[in-house]
Amino acid sequence: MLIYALLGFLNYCPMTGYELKQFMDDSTAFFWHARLSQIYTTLKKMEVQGLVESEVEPQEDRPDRRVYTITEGGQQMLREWLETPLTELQPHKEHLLLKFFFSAQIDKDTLLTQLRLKRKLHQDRLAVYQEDTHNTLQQIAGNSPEIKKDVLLWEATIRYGILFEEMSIKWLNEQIENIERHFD
Amino acid sequence: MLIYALLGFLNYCPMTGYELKQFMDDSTAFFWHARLSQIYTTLKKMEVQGLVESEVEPQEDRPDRRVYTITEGGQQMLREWLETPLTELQPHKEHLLLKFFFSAQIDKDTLLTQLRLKRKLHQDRLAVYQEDTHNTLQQIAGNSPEIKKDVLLWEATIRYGILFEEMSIKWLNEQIENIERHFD
DNA sequence: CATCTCATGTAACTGGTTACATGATTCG
DNA sequence: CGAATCATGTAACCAGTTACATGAGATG
Repeated sequence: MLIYALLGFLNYCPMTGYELKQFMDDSTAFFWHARLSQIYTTLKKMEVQGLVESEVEPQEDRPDRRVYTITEGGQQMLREWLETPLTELQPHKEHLLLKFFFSAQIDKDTLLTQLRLKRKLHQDRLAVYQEDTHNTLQQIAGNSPEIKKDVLLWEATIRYGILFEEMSIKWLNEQIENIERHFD
Repeated sequence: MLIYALLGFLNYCPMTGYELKQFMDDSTAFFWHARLSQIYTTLKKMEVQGLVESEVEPQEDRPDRRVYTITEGGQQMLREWLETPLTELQPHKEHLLLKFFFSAQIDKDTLLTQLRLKRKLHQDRLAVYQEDTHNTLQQIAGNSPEIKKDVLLWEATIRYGILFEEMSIKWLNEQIENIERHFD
């Protein structure tokens, strides 16, 4: 799947692996992320498959940059993927739920501490979405009307992040009360 | 992480890999799942580490069963994990958000079709949580008062599932309207 | 007659993480 | 003076998926 993320970014403009990582961290990170090492190896494979092409830009006093450009084949593959609907829900893994599921013998206060700590993490994340991320997207977007649609979609992903964090906090509040009252 | 799930189940009673898979599918599947092949190989590794022990039960007309039992070392490891709080949010990957993020050039109706299809999937899943899963847990639980705490926690995980699906549907409804009105 | 259930496993592969290595420049 | 930034990559490893293999009995 990472190849689609990389194609998606390269479809805006040519970039290096390093820059792709930065764009990801600033935009899709909360629903799609990758390490630099994986980005570099994936780009290499994509070039072999003919989805991207690269050119080395020599630099003085800095390492040379390898700039990747999407090919027509890459654009076609991206488009096909974007147009193909998802027909199944993807499985999720939730660490906390797994722990929670097996915690019947755990001390009440230990459990409550864990839930409150997790709630704090979600509250902090929520704050980030409500401030930072919105600003970051605005900056990337500038005021260019030609990417009006892009901005609409980007903001929708942040909206998802906000709803997700609010939902998590709601569940944690419910369970904290639930445990406080009935876990004896 | 799978080892903790397996330890958690084996802490209730000794079981075969095949049975572990069934219990998972009937209970934790929506927040933790694994294939049989992974379960078998993981159990083998766990035995080498001394977390579980196995014995073969010969059977006639059926393949022999290899029954795994948790060891004291395994119980201790499980307990330590359960008592250690999570200090960071785990990263998520959301296919649909990734596609959505790059879909500015996609046809409006194609996009709407995808969102409506996804909404249907979440609605169906929500129905499962509200009926089936609840019943399944009740069956597993029986009426034994000694697992009252377990049942409380198990129901809390279903509650999470319900809130998650409701949140997903809410976001999809919002975005369907958003696209219908402003995506031109 | 085909498919499902019971029950085990191995092998090849893909996706992703961690650690290692290099080296100049800039910032606090 | 130490840490962060720019910029590339490789190698070893771990987690998880897919496909293969076996074979009897029950269910529809």
